[in-house]
Amino acid sequence: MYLYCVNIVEISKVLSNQTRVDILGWLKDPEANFPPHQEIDHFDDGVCVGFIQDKAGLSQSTISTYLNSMQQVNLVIPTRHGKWTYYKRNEKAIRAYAEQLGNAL
Amino acid sequence: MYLYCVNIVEISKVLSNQTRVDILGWLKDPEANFPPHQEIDHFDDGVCVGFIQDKAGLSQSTISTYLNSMQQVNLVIPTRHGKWTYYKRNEKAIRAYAEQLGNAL
DNA sequence: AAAACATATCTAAATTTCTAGATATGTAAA
DNA sequence: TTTACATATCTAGAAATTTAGATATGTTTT
Repeated sequence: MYLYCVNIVEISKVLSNQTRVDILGWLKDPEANFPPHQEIDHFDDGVCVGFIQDKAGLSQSTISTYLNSMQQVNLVIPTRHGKWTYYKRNEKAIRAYAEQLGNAL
Repeated sequence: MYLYCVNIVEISKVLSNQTRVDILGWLKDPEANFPPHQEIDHFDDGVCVGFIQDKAGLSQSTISTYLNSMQQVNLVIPTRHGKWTYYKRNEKAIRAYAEQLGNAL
């Protein structure tokens, strides 16, 4: 039984962009890839949009759109804290996708 | 050590199209998905382009282009026999990709 | 309540992908 | 050695993606 419904084509569309794949990689180790947050002293809910934007070097709207597309296929989980939205990896869904892709291909 | 150099973004581009994913699926079981070949009585080298075209319902040039893009990232292997080109799955490369994607994601 | 700030959404232009028709190439048959 | 046939490649218009600027929304601060 799978928790997440995986669509290879839809997830592949998300993974067919280098920046989005990079973001997923950076979120594996926020301490190593991002400065510490001001308001909170941890990365338990991931990284705020602004930091991801700075790291990627693309516009705010583009990164927001990217993160939204990643969230739509469950690759990341957003959490709002005050003015900020933090994004973290959805490890279960990522594992489920990797496993199901291995079975489907 | 990996035999095939895998680029997640490039392979994801190929897998971001339903027809190409379908073709990869059909080639898992040619006997079940295609009529028997006229000139040869086996699917050892895969399936000819014409049969794949008929099954997909897209034009000859489109299917040929799709198969070429799949071959470029090593998902399939072409073999020429007379007038026909047969395409089969590259199982080793497909396994390598599934495994490396699991590690990379 | 207004101002400031972070993020989301809307809009549109540039780029890429999709797809088929036309044509080229390679092989076999007449 | 034409002719026919299977596949590959070229060309181009349609459709989708990429990306940023403008604007909207939600939250906090003043």
